[in-house]
This record gives sequence, C-alpha cells and structure tokens, in this order.
Amino acid sequence: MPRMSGADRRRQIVEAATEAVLQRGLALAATRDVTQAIGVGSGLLHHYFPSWADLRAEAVRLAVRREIDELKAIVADMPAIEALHRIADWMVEDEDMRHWRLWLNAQDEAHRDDLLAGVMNAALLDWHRLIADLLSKLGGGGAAGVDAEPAAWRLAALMDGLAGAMLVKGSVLTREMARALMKAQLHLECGHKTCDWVPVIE
Amino acid sequence: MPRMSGADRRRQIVEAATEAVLQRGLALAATRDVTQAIGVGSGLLHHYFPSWADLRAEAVRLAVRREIDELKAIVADMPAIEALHRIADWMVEDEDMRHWRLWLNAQDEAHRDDLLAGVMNAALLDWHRLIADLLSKLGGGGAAGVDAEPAAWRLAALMDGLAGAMLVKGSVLTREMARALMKAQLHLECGHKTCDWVPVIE
DNA sequence: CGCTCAATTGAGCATATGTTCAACTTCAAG
DNA sequence: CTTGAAGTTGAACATATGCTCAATTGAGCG
Repeated sequence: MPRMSGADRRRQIVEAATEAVLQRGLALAATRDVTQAIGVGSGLLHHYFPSWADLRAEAVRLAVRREIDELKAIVADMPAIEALHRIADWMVEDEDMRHWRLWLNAQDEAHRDDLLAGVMNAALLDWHRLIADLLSKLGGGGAAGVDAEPAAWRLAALMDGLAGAMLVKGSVLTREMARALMKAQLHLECGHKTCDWVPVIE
Repeated sequence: MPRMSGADRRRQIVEAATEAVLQRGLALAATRDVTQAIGVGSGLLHHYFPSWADLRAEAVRLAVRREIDELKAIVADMPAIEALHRIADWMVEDEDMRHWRLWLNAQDEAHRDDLLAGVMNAALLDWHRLIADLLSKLGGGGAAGVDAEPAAWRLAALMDGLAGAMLVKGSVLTREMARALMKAQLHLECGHKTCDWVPVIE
C-alpha cells in the first residue's frame, strides 16, 4: 500500500523473491508469492521486471552472492588449511540446507533458462576462486605445493555432488559421511605435510 | 487405437514416458506428451497409473536402470583400472548428455517427490556399488589397497558434481576439463602403483 | 490550487496442467 | 447370439501460471 521510490521498491521485490525462491524452490515459486508477501498488485512486479524469469534470476543471484560472501567472512582471518576444513563443516551445518537446495536447483534449472545459466556460471567461478585462493596459500608460495586450480575444481565439484546426493530424502549418504568424505578429499589433495586430519568412515 | 493387453499397454506407456522425460525434462514433461506420442486418450494413462507422479517415477527408474546396465555391460570384461578410466570417458561421451540431465534433474526434483526420492536413492546405491566393486578388485584382494567404499563415494559424487557444473550453458568447466579432473581423481585415489595416468590441465 | 509524472491497481486473458467419469468399443467365453 | 469384463475415449473441470492494460492514486512543484 505505501508508496515507495522506484529503487527501494525494486530492492524490496528482489528481497521477497529471494525469500520465495529459497522457501518454495525455483519450480514452485511464483509471481504471486512475491506480490502477496509484500502486499502489492501483480502489475507492479511487471513494472519493475519485464518477466518472472528476470526477477527470478536476480533473486538467485542475490541469494548465492550472500551465501558466498558470508562464507568468505567466516573464513577471512583463518589460516588456509583451517579455512578449508571450516568450509567442509559449513557445508553440512545448515539445518534445512535451503541454500544448497537452491544452488542445485538453480544449476538444474539453468538448462532451460539462459539468465540463470549466466548467474550460476558466475557463482561457480566465485566458488572455485575462493577455494583455489586458499589452496594456493598452502604451499608456501610456489614450487612443490598443491596444484591449486584443478584441486579447487575437484573440491568444489565434490561438494556439489555430495550435497546433491545428501539432499535426497532418506539418502544413505548422511551428513556425517559427507563431511568425512570432504575432509578425506582435503587429505588427498593437500597431502600429509599440510593436513594431519585422518578420515574415518565406519 | 489398436487394442492391447494390459501388460503390453502398460509397458508402452512407461516407454513413452521415459522418452518424454528424457527429451523435455521432468519439469516440462506432461501427461499429454505421453498420450499424444502413442495416440491414446488421456483417461487410459490414469487407468494404468493413479497419477502422473507414479508414471514419472517409473519412467525415471527405467531410464536410470538402463543407463547403469549399459555401462555395466561396457565395462564387464575389462581389468578394473581400465574400467574405471572407461567410466570417466563414458561420462563425457554422450553428445547431448540427456541421461546426466535426467539424473541431476531427478535428484533435484526428489526434494518434492517421495517416489522419485526412492528411485534416486536406489540408483545412487547401484552407482556407488559399481564403482566400489571395481575399486576393491584393484588392491589384489585385501591388505594395503584402496579403501573402496569411501573412495567410491568420492568418485561417484565427483562425477555428479562435475556433470552439474558442466551442463550449465556456457560453463567454464568444459568436457575435457571434467574428464581430466576425473582421471586425476582416479590418480589420487589409486596411487602411483595401480594407476599410471598423469593428469594434465592447461 | 492544478498539473504532471511515476507508482500502483486488479480484473481479466491466454495458456497449461493433472484428473474425472459416464459412455463406448472390442473381444473372448458361455 | 448373449453377456460381461477389460480396454478405451475425450469433453469437461478445477486449478495454477505469467502477463496486459485501462484506470486510479499520490506526491511534489510551480
């Protein structure tokens, strides 16, 4: 009901769309979820966004960027090896895992939506860079350390894959298994010198 | 139009549903795709399946089972290490990757569909077992070999993760990178003794 | 006050979905 | 031929979606 400046309203809409998309998933979230949440008419949404696909992509971009930024902040002042382990823990920390759900959901939906594809590609690069930078801090600067780039791809992809399997209802792959598998991978990648964690899976 | 025995008709419907689901994805595939493809009325579908969700789950089960069986056949008579590398190649072989698309799609959709969750859990177990069995043939029987179970989980999850990233339109993660990363993982898991492939990523 | 422009409305449209059900057709058994 | 059960039909229904557009409101300004 209350009047707003264009920019503010736009932000509010994206915010509501982000919430909708996190709660209901990309498939179920609809324009009406957004308009009803903030109590505006359906026309207003299309006044700011040409189509639902545009708003949806923006919403996903916001959700994903926030999540990565938050993780970056958590990990900012840690030694690299500790940060990597922290990331493995962070992965299984979220109670309902809405963000992993959205991530996988968006990656999947990106097959049919070019806007989402762009968003997810950018996100994947960020994600990879975060890990690669940490890995390259491990070796002590240069010579015989870890090959950061491919190792980062492996770690990033492994997390995605584990998350996907873990999120299936009633999955045999539990959270603790996923965590242990991630840590074992760190062990494999970093070797004994820089990483003394020993994986145990019963 | 032609009359059929119940069992045959049922099979035909599942077959058509499988094709529909592979072509259009779980989100877009609809009952009408199936009925129109085989030229029957909409009521017939519900005569054999209580709901679209049931038929869809059956269709996914068939598609996934076929794919795994096919891979098993390809790999059947190979030495274990060769088979594992063959699987890494197989992963990026498919031109349009419809089966990977469906796999990831179904895993994602499984959040909202309990029938699919069951199907995908069973599939994941099969998938893991295939790899674990190959790995356990590597060590020579027992003692100081590879720890097959967790290694298989890692390899399986890594493939899923790589596939997911690779399938995003315009992805930075190309097929050749995915293949190389998988082979590098095999190198990491199996060690130098049993696996002499050297990963190269430019 | 009036004027203007942007924000806002919401009923309505076109489209698509899964599902129902009373009627119809076929075919084999009696 | 009759009968009955199984296969089959397709128009109709309830529901949901994104989107349009003529009309209305409101705030700032001269």
